[in-house]
Amino acid sequence: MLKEERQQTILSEVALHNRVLLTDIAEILEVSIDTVRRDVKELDAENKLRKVHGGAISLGFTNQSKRNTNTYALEQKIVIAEKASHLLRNGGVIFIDGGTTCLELARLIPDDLQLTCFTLSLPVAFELLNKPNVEVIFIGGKISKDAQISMGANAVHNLSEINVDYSFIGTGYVDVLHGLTEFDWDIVQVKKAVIKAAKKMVLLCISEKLNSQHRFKTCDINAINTMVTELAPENNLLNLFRNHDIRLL
Amino acid sequence: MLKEERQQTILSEVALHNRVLLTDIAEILEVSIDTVRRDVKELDAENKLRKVHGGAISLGFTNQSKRNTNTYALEQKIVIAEKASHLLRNGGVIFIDGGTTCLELARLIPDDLQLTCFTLSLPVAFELLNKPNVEVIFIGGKISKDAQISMGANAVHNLSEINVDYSFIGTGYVDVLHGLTEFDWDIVQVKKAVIKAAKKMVLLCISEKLNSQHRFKTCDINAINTMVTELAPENNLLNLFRNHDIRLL
DNA sequence: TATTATTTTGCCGTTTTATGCTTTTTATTT
DNA sequence: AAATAAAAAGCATAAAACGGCAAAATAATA
Repeated sequence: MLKEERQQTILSEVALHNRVLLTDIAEILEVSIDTVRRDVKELDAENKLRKVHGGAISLGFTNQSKRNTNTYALEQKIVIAEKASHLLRNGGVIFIDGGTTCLELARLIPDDLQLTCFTLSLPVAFELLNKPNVEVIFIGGKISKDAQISMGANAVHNLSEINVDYSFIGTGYVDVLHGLTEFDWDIVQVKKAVIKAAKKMVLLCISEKLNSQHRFKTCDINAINTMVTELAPENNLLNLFRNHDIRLL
Repeated sequence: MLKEERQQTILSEVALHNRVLLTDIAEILEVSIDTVRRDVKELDAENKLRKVHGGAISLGFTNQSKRNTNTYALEQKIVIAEKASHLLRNGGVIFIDGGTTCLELARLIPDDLQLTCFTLSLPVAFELLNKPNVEVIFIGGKISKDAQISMGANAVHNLSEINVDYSFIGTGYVDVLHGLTEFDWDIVQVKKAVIKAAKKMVLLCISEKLNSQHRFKTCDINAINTMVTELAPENNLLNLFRNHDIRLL
């Protein structure tokens, strides 16, 4: 049997069943496991499948980390995410909120960092799947079509059963006086649950949102332990936040 | 024998069997292996076939592998999804499993159909967000990097609290005798929970998977109410399933 | 027809590739 | 931490590819 034939067979097996054992393939093809291993290695190198310990899995839709190019103020958000990523510690248990800034944070998690991440956000969850050492736990619930996050009583309840070291969240509006506020009441309910579930809160927020407010309140400003903006921590725009025991990054 | 003739023979052999061994050809044509090798080299240069170590393969053979970059057997899966979509009723409460076939079903849900959909699969959830009249509820849990679905105790528990009319599921392997089987034990646990949560089960399965099995059992074949393949219901390949009170589509 | 030039073919030694086996290292599970 | 399974590395063998060479076949030409 030709090598090409073998590899073709392997590919169809993988495509058919999504995952295969090297030993099974070896048996089917009647070749040594080494040969199969080498074949799978090659196919992996050609990006035809993904080799895993003991077998291979289909790429499926895995390769769809297409960055949304039209993120508003992307540059600044990346700066924020970059700063925030320094708060991550190996072995940490964290929550990552939805929103484009948090999504950037998820993207910036180093491959070698071992984390347990909770999230409500489908895009964040997707992004986290690319991180080899991140355990992803999705908080289920009714999914909001626009925010693409779990919401509603179910999500709130599920959040009530977890407890994380750090929670990285975004907000619609923030203001020293009124704290974190949102346009949407349902969102606020979920965010409150997130806050309850976290030991420490990190707010990721572009400076443009500072000193703005809306009608529904998520929490007071001093519920926030660390605030990360794209500005330098000593920037005057942040003065108002300085006397609130908030760490500025 | 003329060179032209020889090469023609080689080509037809390749066309017929998709592949040839140089040694076989040499024997058939009663020429030295070197001659065959040179012939094949020429034909390869003319793009009439592809030379590989030890033989040659037809061009069509390799092109098939390109299709794998997307979804394996996509055509058939769309056919299946199309048939399955006729089972959907306005106002229905359903569950949609992960996997590419189920993903196609999610894609095919009409915009005007009002549904409540539970799912464990991130890609399916994403797809469903595009459907204006579908309420999406994601069953949370630890997300499997391979299958991109919720798994583990949490997912199982969350499933225990729901009840749907129809559950559309896929399977790794299916066989009349051994029922639905999987490669992965954890997957089986989740699928069992799915089955418990559904009044009726619809299995979406390309015919290629019929009469295959693996080591972990999800359920007996008669746990399935309806089976959808890309074949016509009266196809002989489905005969074995006929006396199991399964509706074939 | 005889001679020469060109192409084709087979042969041989060398190099490369493929494969299986054994041992060591690394991952995973208990 | 021990036991097990898998991957990697190295080695040996056999098959295949390659390049050069010369004989044979074919074509061209005098």
